[in-house]
Formats: sequence, C-alpha cells, structure tokens
Amino acid sequence: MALNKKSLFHPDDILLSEFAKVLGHPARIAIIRELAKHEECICGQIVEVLPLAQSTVSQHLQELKKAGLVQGTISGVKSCYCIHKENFAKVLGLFNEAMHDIMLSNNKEKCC
Amino acid sequence: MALNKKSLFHPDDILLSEFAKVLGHPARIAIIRELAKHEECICGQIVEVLPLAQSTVSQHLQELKKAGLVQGTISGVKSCYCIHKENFAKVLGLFNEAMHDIMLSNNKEKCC
DNA sequence: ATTATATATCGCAAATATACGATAAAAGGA
DNA sequence: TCCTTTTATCGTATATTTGCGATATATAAT
Repeated sequence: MALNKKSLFHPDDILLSEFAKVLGHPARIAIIRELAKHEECICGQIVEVLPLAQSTVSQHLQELKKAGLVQGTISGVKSCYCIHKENFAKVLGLFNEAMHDIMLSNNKEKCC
Repeated sequence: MALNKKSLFHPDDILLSEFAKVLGHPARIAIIRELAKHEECICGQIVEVLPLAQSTVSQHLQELKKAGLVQGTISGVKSCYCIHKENFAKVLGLFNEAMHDIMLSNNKEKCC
C-alpha cells in the first residue's frame, strides 16, 4: 500500500466510510444489538454473549467508542457501556441521507 | 488471528456487517456516488475521478460487484457499471431496519 | 496485420485488522 | 492487608486489505 490514500477523498465520504467500517464486523454489530437490547448497560455480559475472548471484545468496544457510536463509564469494578444515541443518530442520519440520494439517482432502468 | 471467527456469528449480523464493510472505504463510497450521479454507467471515468491507480479502482469495483451492490457488463472495449438497485435496496432496507430497531431501543436516558 | 485503448488480473509489498494470552490496574470483599 | 473480580492494555501471530506496476486480454482503429 505504501501510503494511505484515504485522506485524499472527500471528507463526507471518509466520514460515511468510517461509520460503515466500524459496523463492518459481525462482532460489533452484535455488540450494538446487545447494548440496544438491555435497559442496563452491559459490560462483561457482552463477553459472555460473544464467541470471542474478553480482550478481543474489549478491543471491539474501544473501536466503537473511538468511532463515537458507544460511550462508556467505569462504575466500580465494572465498566458500563451504552449506545451514544446522539452521535449514532447523527451519523446514521447522514448515512441514510447519502444512501437515499443514491437510491433515487437517475439511472432509471437497468443500464448494464 | 489464528482462525476466522466470523462464521460463529448470527447470519443476520454477518450479512449486515458485510454490507457495511464493503462501504467501509471512501473509494467505494465515491464509486457508488459517481455511479449514481450519471445516467450513463461509468467505466474508466471512475478512474479519472478517484485518486487511485486504474488497477486499484478495478479491484474496488470487483468488491462492490461481489457484494452485489454493483453490476457490470462489457460493451466493446469499455466496461459499464451501475448500481444494482434491487440488491442495493434490499440490503439497505435490512440495514435500516436493524439500525432503526437499535435507535428506538429501550435505554431511555443516558445510562452511562 | 499492427497498433492503440480499456479493463481485468497477477504478484508483491506494506498497512491494518483480528484474535488471543499474559499482564496490568483498579475496585470490592474477605 | 490480601485475594478476587472485572476490564484495559500490551505483545505477538496471523489474516486481510490496500495499493501499485506489470502484464494479459479483448476490442477498436489505422
């Protein structure tokens, strides 16, 4: 690869691709789903649900956090995570907007 | 990594993550946008628009094709691509459904 | 027939991601 | 205080992705 070309793209495309990328692993989809499922924010509970080692789950959580889709606080020995709804809604909105634009694009019929 | 754990996840999560993954690179977002922008299906035109070598663009196109989001036919020397709207709409629909469920999940207030 | 053009594929190098075990850190309980 | 529990981080191995140049292939043009 030599150099990372990602910065050469349009910021909008970078933003959307980063949102997509972080959801581009089944473990992270599963984590988000698990967080959505429970009132209480989960912590080590997620580890039990996923077929992955604790350290790996922790890494996935960090990535979701870094992307702003999840927030977490330490409460005692445990760590509490939940979906960062504000951020999530915002980026999801941008994503949907972009996808919507694409879907009603003007290549009416099958072109190829 | 040793073994690929992806198959241990729920098929739904795998499907969604694969959709997200293929959109997880700015070049592929840009390609989709470019395809949506023009009536005519683009081919080498995409190469001109992107800051990447022709072979790299071709690879990204193949990935989009493999994921079913794009279709392409050869017309003469040129190659014509367009968005596979049917597939795209279907997977996007599933994705939106899942995201929607997540957004109206029951962790009412900030939990952490 | 030769040449030019357009695209796909191959082979490789480098970057990133995935995964785990080991270990660190920090709080709670004995 | 010492031990246990919970989570984060480090180091490392391996897998995957990204990217390019070189090359193959196939059509079009001369």
